[in-house]
Amino acid sequence: MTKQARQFAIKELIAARPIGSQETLRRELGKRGFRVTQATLSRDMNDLGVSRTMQGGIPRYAIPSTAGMTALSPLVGAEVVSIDANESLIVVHTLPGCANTVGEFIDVRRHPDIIGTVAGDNTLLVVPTSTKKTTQVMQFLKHTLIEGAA
Amino acid sequence: MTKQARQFAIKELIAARPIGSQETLRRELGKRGFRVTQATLSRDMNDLGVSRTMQGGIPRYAIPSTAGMTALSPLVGAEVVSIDANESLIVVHTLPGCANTVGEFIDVRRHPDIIGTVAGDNTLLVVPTSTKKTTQVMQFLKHTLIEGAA
DNA sequence: CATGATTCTGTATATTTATGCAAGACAAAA
DNA sequence: TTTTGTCTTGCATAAATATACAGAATCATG
Repeated sequence: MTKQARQFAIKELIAARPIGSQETLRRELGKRGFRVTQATLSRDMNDLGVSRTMQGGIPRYAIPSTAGMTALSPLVGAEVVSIDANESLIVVHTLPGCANTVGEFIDVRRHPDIIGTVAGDNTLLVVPTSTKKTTQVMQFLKHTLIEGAA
Repeated sequence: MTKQARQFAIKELIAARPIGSQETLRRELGKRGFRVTQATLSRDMNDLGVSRTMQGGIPRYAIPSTAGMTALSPLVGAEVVSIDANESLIVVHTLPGCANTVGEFIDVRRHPDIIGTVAGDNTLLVVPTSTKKTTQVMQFLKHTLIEGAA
C-alpha cells in the first residue's frame, strides 16, 4: 500500500462524495483496504492542498481549483506576448482569448502589491497598490509569467 | 457594530492577507474595532462559506470560487468581497461572475465623481474623475455597497 | 551485509474549530 | 406595556485537526 495510491484514493473519494471529517474518510479508506490513522490523513490533506468548508453546519472537503495551478506555469508563459506599464497600470498582452487565464493565474498568487486584475480578450490590466509599486510588480510579473518561476 | 459589517471585514481581511486561524482573525478584527469571540467567528466562517487549507504546514483561509453559489443572497453587498484602491483607481473584488452586476449597480447611481467602471469576471475597476476624489469615491462605494460598513 | 540518510507512520497530545445552551437585544403583535 | 418570536452572541465544552517525537520502513552506497 503506497502513500501515492492512498492519496489518489483520497482525491477520488473527496471528489465523488461529501466527506466531512478525516475520521469519516478514514473509515471509507478502510473499506478499500487502506488502513491508516487520522494523523496520516491530516498530513495527506496538507500534501494534497485539500480545503475544508462549512456550509449550513455541514462540513465538506474539496479539491480547490487552484490546486495544480503551479504546474501550469510554463503554459501560461507561452500565452504572454508583452508586458508594459505607465505610472499606475500594467498592461499584459496575451494571445487572443488568453487574458482571462493569465489573470486568474496572477490572482491566485495573491501578491501583496497587486490590488487586482481585469481581463479583456487579449489584454490584461494589472492594478498595483500604489504607483510607487508599479516597477516592483512589473518585475514580479516578468519573473512569474515569463521566466517561469516559483 | 453590525454582523454584516463584521463579515465584510472578514472577507476583506482573508482576501488581503494570509490569515491562518480564527484566533489570528479575532485579533486583526479587534484592531479594527470588532470585538468578538472565536465562537462567533466560527459561525461567520460558516455563513460566508469560507474554506481553510493547509499548504506546507501553513494554514490559510480563502474565499472559495463556489462561495455564494449556494448561499444565495438578494443583496449586492453579499457579492462584494473587497474594495481597495491606489492613488488613481478603485478595485472591487466580487464573487466569480458578479462583477458585472455590481458594476451596473454602481453605474445607475451616476455618482458625479465616477467617470466609469470596467467589469471583468470577478473584478471591477472604478475610475474616479480625479486622483483627489479617490478617497471620497471609496467612501461612497463602501457606503453604497456594504450596508453599515465602518 | 552494514551504515547512514530519508521517508513514512502511529501514539499521544496540543491546537483549533464547532456547537448546545442560555442570555440579551430587538421588533411585531396583542 | 407585555408577550412572543427571531436573531445574535458568549461561555463552556465537545469535536476535529495538526504536530512533536520516536520507531519502522525504504533506499542508496560503501
